[in-house]
Amino acid sequence: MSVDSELVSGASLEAWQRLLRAHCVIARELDVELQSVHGMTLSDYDTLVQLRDCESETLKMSELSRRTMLTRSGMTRLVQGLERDGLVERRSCDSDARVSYAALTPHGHEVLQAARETHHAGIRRTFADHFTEEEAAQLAALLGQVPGALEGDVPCGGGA
Amino acid sequence: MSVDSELVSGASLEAWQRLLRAHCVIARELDVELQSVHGMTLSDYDTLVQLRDCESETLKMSELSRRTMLTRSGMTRLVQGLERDGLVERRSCDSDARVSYAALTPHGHEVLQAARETHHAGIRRTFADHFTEEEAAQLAALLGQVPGALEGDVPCGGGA
DNA sequence: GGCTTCTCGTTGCGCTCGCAACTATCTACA
DNA sequence: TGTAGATAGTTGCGAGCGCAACGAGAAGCC
Repeated sequence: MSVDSELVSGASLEAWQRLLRAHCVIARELDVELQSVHGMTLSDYDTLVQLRDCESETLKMSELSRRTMLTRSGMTRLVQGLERDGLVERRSCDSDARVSYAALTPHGHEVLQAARETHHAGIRRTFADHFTEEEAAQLAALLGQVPGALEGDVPCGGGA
Repeated sequence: MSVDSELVSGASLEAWQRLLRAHCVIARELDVELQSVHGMTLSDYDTLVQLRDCESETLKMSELSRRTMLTRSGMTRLVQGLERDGLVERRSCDSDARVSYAALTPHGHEVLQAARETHHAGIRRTFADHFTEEEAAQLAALLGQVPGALEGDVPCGGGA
């Protein structure tokens, strides 16, 4: 069957391909920028943001990996780097000796603040500036229909 | 300045974050599927498609890297793998001894055909099924506004 | 209390891939 | 014809990160 059957509509295929390319172009540029100016990767940044955005600025390793797009092993190594740079410190848990917390340090907070400036300018330049406010909202709504695209879904980070 | 200045609108930021997550979730799933069923990565697949979609099914290495999202060095190694698997063969150029061609073999053509089946079903399941035809067209149009998202742009593959 | 099973974080290993440097070749210009 | 500069492809190296396996600890069940 189906030598030429349309398993996927042309528009969907085109949308997916453009998503792939857009992601690649933008992520690469933002990563280079963040890395050259602040010495951190996109994943580092994302992790720090997750910490800052929760009260107490402290999260369990597994929770961090769940909120970002990393596996637990990836998060272990990423946090090792952040700790080495003094952006984060580790804490143990009294009630459960297995768990380990990562907490934003004051220095980490400062560095994140500076990086935010750079990063948001980058997002604006490479991405936001090419949409009207309405288009951005539309795009966000459409992308939200993809399972796993909404923050809080548990798509892969927590797996394996 | 700007402790809380909005460098990027909330909608834009949300759109970017969702794009990031959607890409991660979908790409990971499609890659795993393609790899387990056909032993090839998403990049392999994309490269084979580029070859199939041009008359003569033959392209220069640099052209391949330009059309995919890979650097020339990445393409060198990727094509080495495809050649080892017999999906592609290398040819030299009569008029320019520097250039090297990659050409789809009959076997490569077959394998690609089979992989297409799997891959398109995957795209449909993880992506296309969550949009109406109209939404997909809208999404494609919006993503097309990102510089570099359109095929034929020369965003990064050709660089370095 | 023991036993099984689950979860947490870490580690060894391997893969993909970009960057920078290198060689070989082509092109331009004198 | 000689030489400088651009370009094609390859390679060494290293970063990022997922997977599978592991040890430590927690929780449920008898």
